[in-house]
Amino acid sequence: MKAEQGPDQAKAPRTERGRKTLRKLLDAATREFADHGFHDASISGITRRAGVALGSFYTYFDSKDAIFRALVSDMSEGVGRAARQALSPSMGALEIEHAALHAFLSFASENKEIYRIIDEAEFVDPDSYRAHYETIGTRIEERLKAGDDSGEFISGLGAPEAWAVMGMNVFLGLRYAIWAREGDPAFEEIARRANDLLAYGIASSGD
Amino acid sequence: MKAEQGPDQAKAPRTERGRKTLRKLLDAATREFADHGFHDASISGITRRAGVALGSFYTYFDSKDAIFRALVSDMSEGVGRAARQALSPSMGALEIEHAALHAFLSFASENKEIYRIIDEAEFVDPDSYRAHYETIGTRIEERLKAGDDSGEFISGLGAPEAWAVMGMNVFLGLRYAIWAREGDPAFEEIARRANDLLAYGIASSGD
DNA sequence: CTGAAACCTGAACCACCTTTCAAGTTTGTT
DNA sequence: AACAAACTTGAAAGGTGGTTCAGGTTTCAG
Repeated sequence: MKAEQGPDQAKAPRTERGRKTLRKLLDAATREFADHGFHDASISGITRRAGVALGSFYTYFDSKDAIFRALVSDMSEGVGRAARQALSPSMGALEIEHAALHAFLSFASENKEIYRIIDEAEFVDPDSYRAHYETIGTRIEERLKAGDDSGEFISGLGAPEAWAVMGMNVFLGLRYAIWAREGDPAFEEIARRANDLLAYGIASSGD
Repeated sequence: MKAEQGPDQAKAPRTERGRKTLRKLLDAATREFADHGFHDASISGITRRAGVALGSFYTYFDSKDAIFRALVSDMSEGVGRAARQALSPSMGALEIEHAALHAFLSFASENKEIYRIIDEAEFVDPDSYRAHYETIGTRIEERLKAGDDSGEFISGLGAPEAWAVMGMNVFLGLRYAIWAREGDPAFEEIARRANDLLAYGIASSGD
């Protein structure tokens, strides 16, 4: 239960062989958790996929929870990295929001298993889950503030608007990336429409 | 695994005593699942809270999954009911969205356990989870279309906008109702700001 | 009143899984 | 080469908790 290790959840390997085994376990665990969910996943399933003995698992992780936490924090960083790569400072504030959503939709579509795992963290490791969304929310809030400073956005934007934007993005990802259906609009169209909503709203201007 | 019963997950009781026991089990299960989550909840915990013997559980439900499913569909209806009560046809289209979000925030705040259970359905009973959000999404889409027809909203609104609105609402609920913090803005302010965003967007209009 | 159906009871069954451990093998350094 | 540390192994300990079941009690229609 207690975290008796350093910042890393994994007991650091000290040889090349160890590093390989650790990596095999992490990869195998990703697949096992994605296929079965946390509780129906088993350590023996993970070690079987990894091709190592059951006992070896405990050389690198204290518990099933520990490897799950390690995966969540890995993946949470992965999402952030993917988002950052899609943005460039030369973009306008609105353009940045468009690019962020588009990148998110693509990433979610290619990494559906990551989403299952992060979502399940709500129950297995609530602190990580919350930290994940608080971090993203803060980042969005900073972008909104920057758009305010540059005069592209109205002033007075803050955390509520940031959480609203994040919710839009997450649910569009859920519906159009994870639950994608035949005949759905392309990501490009989804991102454009969400961007229009964000920029101008949906109230009809004239009569 | 198979649904070998009718539309109801519960084996219908035939006497008054049976109906009472069934109700006690459902209430106890709500508390047990809310406190511990699906997997750490136990049937014996449920029957202990309900004050009935362990074996009686299986008079009414085939399995732990079955009672969970029964709860999710109950609660999903409860959310819809709460939303419907807050709306009135005399409201303007924007006003309806405002009232819906405000009602949702209040409801979520008063029924946090419901949210934990519905969210966990993503893993325990994915079909119900999906049905829950598809239903709400459709309802929002209808409201947007009605606003279009009445000239209050721009035209061309559809499912993507509906999912965006739903995502906004869910995440604002998560952050300001479920994870409420000292010093947060009141629900009224949250709803107003989300409504402004929805109506007019955040792009600065003038120079 | 009476019998059958409904309902209740809780100990025991059982399947499964995490975690431990003692013994063996490999790696890397001196 | 030689040794210690790192690593691997898989059987088995130890727990847990869902589910079953045979026998008893209550309900209620006829």
